[in-house]
Amino acid sequence: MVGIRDIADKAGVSISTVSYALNDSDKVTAETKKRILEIADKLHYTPNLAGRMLKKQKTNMIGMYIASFGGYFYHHMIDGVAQVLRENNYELIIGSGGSHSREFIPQHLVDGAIVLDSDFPTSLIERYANAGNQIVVMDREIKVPNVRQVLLGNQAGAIQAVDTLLTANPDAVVFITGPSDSNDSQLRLQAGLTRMDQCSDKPVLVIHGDFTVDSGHHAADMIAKMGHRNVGVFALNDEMAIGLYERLPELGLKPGVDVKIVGFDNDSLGPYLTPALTTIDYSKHGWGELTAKTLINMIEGKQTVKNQVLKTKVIHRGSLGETEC
Amino acid sequence: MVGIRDIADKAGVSISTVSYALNDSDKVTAETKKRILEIADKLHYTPNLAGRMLKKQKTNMIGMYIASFGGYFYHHMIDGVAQVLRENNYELIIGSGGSHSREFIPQHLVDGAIVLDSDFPTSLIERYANAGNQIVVMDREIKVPNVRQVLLGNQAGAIQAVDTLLTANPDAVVFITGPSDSNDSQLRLQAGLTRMDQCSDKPVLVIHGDFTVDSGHHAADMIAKMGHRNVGVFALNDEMAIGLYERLPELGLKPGVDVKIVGFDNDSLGPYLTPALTTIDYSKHGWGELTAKTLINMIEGKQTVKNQVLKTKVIHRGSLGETEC
DNA sequence: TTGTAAGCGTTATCAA
DNA sequence: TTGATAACGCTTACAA
Repeated sequence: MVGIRDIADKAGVSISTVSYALNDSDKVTAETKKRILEIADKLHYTPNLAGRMLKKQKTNMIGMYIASFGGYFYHHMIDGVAQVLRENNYELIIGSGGSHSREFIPQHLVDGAIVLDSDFPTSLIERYANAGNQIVVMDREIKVPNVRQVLLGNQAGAIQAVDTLLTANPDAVVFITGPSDSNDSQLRLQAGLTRMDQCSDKPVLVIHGDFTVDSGHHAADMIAKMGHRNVGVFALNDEMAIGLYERLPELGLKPGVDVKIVGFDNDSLGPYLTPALTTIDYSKHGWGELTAKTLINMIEGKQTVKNQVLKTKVIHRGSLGETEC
Repeated sequence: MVGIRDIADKAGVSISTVSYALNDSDKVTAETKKRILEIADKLHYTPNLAGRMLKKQKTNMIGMYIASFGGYFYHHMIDGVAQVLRENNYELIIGSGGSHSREFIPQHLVDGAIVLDSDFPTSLIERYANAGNQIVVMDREIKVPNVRQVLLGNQAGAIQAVDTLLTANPDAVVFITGPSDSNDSQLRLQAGLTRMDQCSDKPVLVIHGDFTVDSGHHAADMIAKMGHRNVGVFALNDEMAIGLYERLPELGLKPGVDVKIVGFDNDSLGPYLTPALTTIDYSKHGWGELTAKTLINMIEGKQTVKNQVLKTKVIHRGSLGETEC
């Protein structure tokens, strides 16, 4: 491997001079700098990251921990993270599915971490944070030093969803939940139920799902059994709403007519459904950006806001039938 | 930061003894080993990766370079890669979208690399390989030392697709291609056309697409203009086939009846279409596994096969209408 | 079985 | 403006 020492030999200078030249310091004359850079180029020199990291105690890499790579969802969010990191000269390492690379955090292979993975134990995050590692979480609240959160406005979104659903004036309202250990699901459900309680005396039914298309199918069966003809459904994510669209017609129920539906997440499929799905939207890209910015500020010792919440908004499409706004 | 030295102090031994104990060497007595490990645990010691990497000149990390995180496609493939790596004690670093982390390869931050990204220049791969880095490519052929390829059986798959399509006895055959710079598209198109030439004298039309749903829409328009009533279409990927399904009915053409369709990739949506999409399948997970295995063998100096090709098979569903097999 | 010490490639301090 | 040299945290001959 060609190292800084080889360049020094070839250029007839010391390794420190080479180091200065490579790091564009103004402690060397422009001409020796130029000469050294040329030689480095000729020898196809590339710095050894391990050496640099060891010395500087900084890697300029950040670790991002997600549950899986599945779904359109992560794509945009990660893209937002990656963009901000790139702009600030950080590299992104992604660990998915309980990867062993979590160890990168205490081993100082990353300068900080972003967590969006409910399988990543809170206790572990707290341990790492206590050891001085900077972490931003996107899926829970952790109130210890060195941890910040950038959260989705689940409650506000759920309230928007319920309010929107009620404009369609359904005879009864159904909530289809995510898995019971999902923080998102819990928050949406609770805020939605509270809102129903405040604003309406329509009957409410909660069907337990798990954020998959399949549980949408299952929910459709249950709704058909209810026998109502004018049901309003708040599917706590769009995937389950898609499951409804798939199954309801087989049961003689028309989405948007017999069953009014509002989803959550603004999945890319929504507009393609018939009728197009009304849903709660938020900027996935923006979420990623904000998260990355927060982490960089923490790492670089700048002021950060302790809790940040991402705004949601309603996307009105046809799945509530014809309502006036 | 608590290091090996702190443990040595506390245990009243030298740092080398600690190092041996931590690396489970049999050069230390079981009891001192135990004592040292306990102290390490109590101090919450975690090894500093940079130090180890620097000394060993091995990181046990491998870099994977993909175009983007989008699509169900990558999910399974990456999962296959990740699984094999985990089993062999390697960590996975993923760089997407022309990330700067390509530099990890020459900087020896990764022991090897996997490339599935047509934006990753072949010249760069060759340069890195010449510098001694081990690389496996999944989307092209590169005949230089230190590079191996694990490729999809595009040609065999295309032949299967054409043969299957011809069993439906269409009056004319249409190919919808991917982007012209896609190696996959080129190989599928060429093999498909050659097969048509050999086995049939039906007229053939090539419509240029770009592997997106949108270009499926566009192709549907062109097909409608042809005025045929019994067209066979080989969409070079499933996404474009989905585009056909979306648009054809608007033009008065029924998929599976007026237009027989065969796709490629076995997208998860296929079974949900009406009629379900006949397509060419291959194991995405297996592809990832094979790729990772190949790379590990290269890194560990074991024998490897120069070129490996992944098998494809036809998934018969309803989009060819009623055909006898 | 344990300790001493060299060295991995880089950066940074201090002298020259 | 440059050079000698000591770290950074760890592994590993070699010596004891």
